[in-house]
Amino acid sequence: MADLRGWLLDLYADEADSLVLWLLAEDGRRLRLTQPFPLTFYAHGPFPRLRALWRFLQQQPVGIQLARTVRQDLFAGPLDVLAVTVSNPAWQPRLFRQITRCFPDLTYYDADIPLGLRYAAVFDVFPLCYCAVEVDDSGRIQHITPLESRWDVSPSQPPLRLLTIEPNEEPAHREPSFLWLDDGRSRRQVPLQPLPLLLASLHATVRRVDPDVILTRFGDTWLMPLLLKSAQELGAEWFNLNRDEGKAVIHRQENSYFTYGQVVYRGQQVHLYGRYHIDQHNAMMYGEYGLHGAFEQARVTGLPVQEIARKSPGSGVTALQMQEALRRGILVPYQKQQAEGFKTAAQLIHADRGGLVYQPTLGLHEDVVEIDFVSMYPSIMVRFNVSPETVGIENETSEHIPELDVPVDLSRVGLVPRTLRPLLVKRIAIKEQLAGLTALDCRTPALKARAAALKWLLVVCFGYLGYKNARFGRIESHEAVTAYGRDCLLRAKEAAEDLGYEVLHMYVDGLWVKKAGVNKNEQARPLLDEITQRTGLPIALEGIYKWVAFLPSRLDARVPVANRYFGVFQSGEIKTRGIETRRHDTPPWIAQVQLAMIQRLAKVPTGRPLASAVPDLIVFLRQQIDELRNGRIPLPHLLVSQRLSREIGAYRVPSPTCRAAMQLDAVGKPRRPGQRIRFWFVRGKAGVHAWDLPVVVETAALDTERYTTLLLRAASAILQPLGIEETEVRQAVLARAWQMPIPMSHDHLVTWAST
DNA sequence: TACAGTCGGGG
DNA sequence: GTGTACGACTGTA
Repeated sequence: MADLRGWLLDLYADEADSLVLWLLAEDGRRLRLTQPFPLTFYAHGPFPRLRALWRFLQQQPVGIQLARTVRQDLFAGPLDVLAVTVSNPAWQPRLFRQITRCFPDLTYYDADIPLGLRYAAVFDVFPLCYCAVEVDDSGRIQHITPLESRWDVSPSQPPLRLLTIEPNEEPAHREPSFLWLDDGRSRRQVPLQPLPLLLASLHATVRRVDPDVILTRFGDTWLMPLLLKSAQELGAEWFNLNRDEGKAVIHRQENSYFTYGQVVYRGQQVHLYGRYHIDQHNAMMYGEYGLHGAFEQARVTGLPVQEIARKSPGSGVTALQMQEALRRGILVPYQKQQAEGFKTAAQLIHADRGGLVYQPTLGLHEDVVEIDFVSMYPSIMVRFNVSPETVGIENETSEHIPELDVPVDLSRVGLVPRTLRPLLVKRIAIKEQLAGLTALDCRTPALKARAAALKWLLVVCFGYLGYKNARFGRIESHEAVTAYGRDCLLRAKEAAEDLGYEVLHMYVDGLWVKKAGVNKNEQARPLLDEITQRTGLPIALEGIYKWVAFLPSRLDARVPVANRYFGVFQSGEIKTRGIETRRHDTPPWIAQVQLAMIQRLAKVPTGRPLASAVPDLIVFLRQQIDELRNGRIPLPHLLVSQRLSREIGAYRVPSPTCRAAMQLDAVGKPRRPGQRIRFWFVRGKAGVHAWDLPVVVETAALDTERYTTLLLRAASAILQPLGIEETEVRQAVLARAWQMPIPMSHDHLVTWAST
């Protein structure tokens, strides 16, 4: 017998040992422990069919216990169900597949719950949780007790060992020749060839370092498959990157799937046992919050680190709801795995016309106050108890939703608010900690990452509420949230107007308002307090703009566009929406020039007209175009990156992306729908040159005309609020003052052109 | 001119 | 296996 303390690293089902847990013990040992962990799922249906299932299960060779019982369905209340308890969780998936084949007509519950969630629901122990464990001499867990909660704001830090592996080239682009290996103490190169040596070297390094995390670039899509294939071909059975050497790695195939109006590509994946492999390039949200964010999401959701790192936060929300249901004894309906919704609140707002969108007052405005409701939709769900099972329930506690005349039951806290409240509370607590730290504090990056990770869980939860296929989704609850949202925004507008503000714009959860004399942060305080008082929702000051410009539609200059603007806060921070800098398909050069133009405008001293910067901007644009024509813009800065939305054969119009993908196809580098294709615009018939082609593009071949047009278009978005039209920008930049007069209708330009 | 194809969003 | 918003805008024919 031994009493241990340490952090839970990994947990999975095992044919021989039922449940395997890896513990990072306080003394630094990594221990493989085991535990019996029987699990139960349920079937519901006509009695004769349940009896048939009972007989079928009695004949199975594996250890199964059967019982008739009553369980709660979230909507239908108590249900008569057959409880099927499997003594080893490793048998459950195969057994369940068999059952659904033979009894497709029955309804199943708790049948596809990730093991870690069940474990968290039973023991309150989650990935990276610090816990106390009592084990017998054969490593079997007798007791396990958490020493911290998943809602702790400052969790203990497991001393994880990290090994970073990355190739010297991007494999889809150029054949790499060596790997960079970094164990935190030294960084060294390992040649890729010869392969037997590479296998031996990596195997030895992983044995020696014994990392808890192998962090790679292109590990999923290139390195691991390459290693596995080589090991197989060379008969190198000793090669194993798992900590649990009795296991083969999990290799999942690539796929493209359609979700919410776009194709998403998910590269193949390689997961390890006993340690984590995370490929930064195949981790959907990794760029948003990194390793600390992935750890935070694993902690609160209970999903394995390797899963949550690669998935969208949508799966995390589902996990949170499942765990909440498990803890409360509510049945979790079985369904085939969903494509994860990568649909943020704003997407849905657009899609469903749910959010309130105003037309902004066009043009340039000074001293504009922007205020935003904090996590508006989650806050509404918690504040007004919006949940699929509470909406539409009339009783003496019910409150009616504005506009909809639909009641909401307030007699019990709904599943969704119960799930969300601790997330909101934890995020606010982390943000409060952050507020007390400087940007240079060593704790700041991790806290920021964790706040962002929680924010993302909150953002996507709204989508899941109304998603018709979500387990606990219901469209009525979704409509309820947007109705409350519109109501709150209108109340905010009234509050602002009552306090003497002019409302310039409103967008879903934000307001842009202005009042003479209000240009300091603390002056907005009464407005914030008034709005919170009238709506019951927290609202925060985003900032006060020195100036902000709301842009019109490019197709009709009289029509405002809800989300096309740029501005500069008093802090000097720039905010842009809807313009080229924000688009992922804008070549970096154009995005940088556009941003540089805003930066130059931001430097115009208060009191001087912004238009005074125009001559400088025109000179700047001329210089940039000269650089382009002289081939001095670095080639990567001119790359366009667009997502391939379908197979190339399915295109009816050969878009530039399609043509670039065809070029790659022709050289044996096919690309899948959902993958990004990078290319240059070049002169000639094809018009494009794919970045991943073996032939490097000639600078002379670049379509400078096209890049010039794109640049001037981006520039004119910035100059438009200063009263300069695109044709005028074009003439001013391309025509040389000493060659021809510049026909300008604006005084400042005429003055400048004549000098 | 018609319409096909791509993007954003959230902070 | 997963299921197709919507408006703004650009590019092709």
